[in-house]
Amino acid sequence: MNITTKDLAKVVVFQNATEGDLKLILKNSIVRSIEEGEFFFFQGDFAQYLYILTSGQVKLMQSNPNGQQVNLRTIYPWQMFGALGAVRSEATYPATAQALENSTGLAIESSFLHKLLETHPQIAFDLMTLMTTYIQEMQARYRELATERVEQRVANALLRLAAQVGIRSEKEAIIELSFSRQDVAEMTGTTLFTVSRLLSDWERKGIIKTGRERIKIIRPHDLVRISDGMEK
Amino acid sequence: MNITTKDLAKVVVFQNATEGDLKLILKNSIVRSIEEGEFFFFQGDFAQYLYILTSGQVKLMQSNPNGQQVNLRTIYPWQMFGALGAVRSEATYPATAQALENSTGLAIESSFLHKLLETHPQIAFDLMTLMTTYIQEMQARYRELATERVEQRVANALLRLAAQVGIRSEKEAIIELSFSRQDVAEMTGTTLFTVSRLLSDWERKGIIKTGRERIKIIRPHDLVRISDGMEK
DNA sequence: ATTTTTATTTGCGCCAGCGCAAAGACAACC
DNA sequence: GGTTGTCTTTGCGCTGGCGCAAATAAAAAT
Repeated sequence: MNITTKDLAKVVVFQNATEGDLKLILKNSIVRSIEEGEFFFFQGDFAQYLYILTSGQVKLMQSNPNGQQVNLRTIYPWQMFGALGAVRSEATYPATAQALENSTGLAIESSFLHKLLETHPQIAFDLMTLMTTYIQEMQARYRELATERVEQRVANALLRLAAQVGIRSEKEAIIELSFSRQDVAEMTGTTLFTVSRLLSDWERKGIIKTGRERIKIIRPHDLVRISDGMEK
Repeated sequence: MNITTKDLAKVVVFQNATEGDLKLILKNSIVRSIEEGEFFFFQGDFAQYLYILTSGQVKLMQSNPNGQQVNLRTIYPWQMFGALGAVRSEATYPATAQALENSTGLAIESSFLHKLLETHPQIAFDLMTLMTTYIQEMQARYRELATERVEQRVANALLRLAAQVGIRSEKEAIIELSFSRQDVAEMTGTTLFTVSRLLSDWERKGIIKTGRERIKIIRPHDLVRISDGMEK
């Protein structure tokens, strides 16, 4: 598949770039394909490239010295990742990017984008806007982790995922998600056992239906109640 | 106290601004003094101003619907806060800013800085750099909260505080901090009881000395070991 | 100096959530 | 279609850390 400037305009940060800029960006980037489970980059690597995901799905995660990891964010096509290095030169990636399925990304030299930002205030501005959402989201999740119980955090994570990537069924408010218990655990700072127990419980109550790496939300409203801590 | 452009140049985001820009910024800002315990702004307020702290100390925190709160960051003189609203217009503050002591801030219209950023790539760039550090720091703290035990988080918080604002004694590696147990609890996502028990324990072991709203680090190296999870 | 307010400590009980282990379910592959 | 690997469930025991309450200590106010 060939990537055109039209595709590139779908990237939020490039939405206000001119056709000429987009062409220049394309010329300064290379396509990189990665198999499921492989990595675009590791936490601590020198941040030579930033990426635009063109197909597939990528997990951004951070590990502590013992190897325990948390999921920071999942990347979908036409989203940018690994961009922090473009701002601070000589930077290293603060997270690891692993492909959840066979994925293709457009790799742009960090130093190239760095230069581009200096001369294109509008692109810099759009990148800044993106950063503010990241900051706010991380702050909110931090607070959630510090103050909310596991139930609430898991319910919240499901709702957030549903809003981002859920596939809505025509009929009612049924939303389908493809995530393992382990994934959800890493997103919410708990263990797969606890997530499994919670989901089983909710399934018994008819709030969701579950399967192997599948969660179907039947009654979102009940999840909202749980996430608000109204339950119990 | 009158604020000069020379003062303003101490602000990281304005370090590369020209004298003319600084004058313009000064002209578009007003001084606002706040007593200890009072608020510069509340989470959810319309983000009309962003601030430069010129004296005192300010706590940025976030509350959940039940009123439980977490400390996101402490602001010291010549640091900027409330700036996220300058990027996205029509934004509300994502956090609450409370003065820990009598404090004075320079209030700059968000819309003014917004316009300034559009025409001054260098300032935008420096603000972006600041944002990347925030993102990285929040990600690191999020991971810490998700994967580390309370001991480690508290030890880490003390070390971080010591590096930022600790007063070093001439002699050995003694570092003094002025924080209550409650403060530390809110910084680490735990309770003041747990913090108190931990600090008492460490005092018994001679790692720190404590007092009312005072913590003196005697043997930082032992704290590092605890924060790395080597203890036990 | 006395009173009031605010911060801290500590004992005690408790439970949410962890961690292991073993079994079961599902998908994929040969 | 049987085998293998991965994901999930569930029982069981345990404990880190929470939360209350009451005592103590330190600072601030009068």
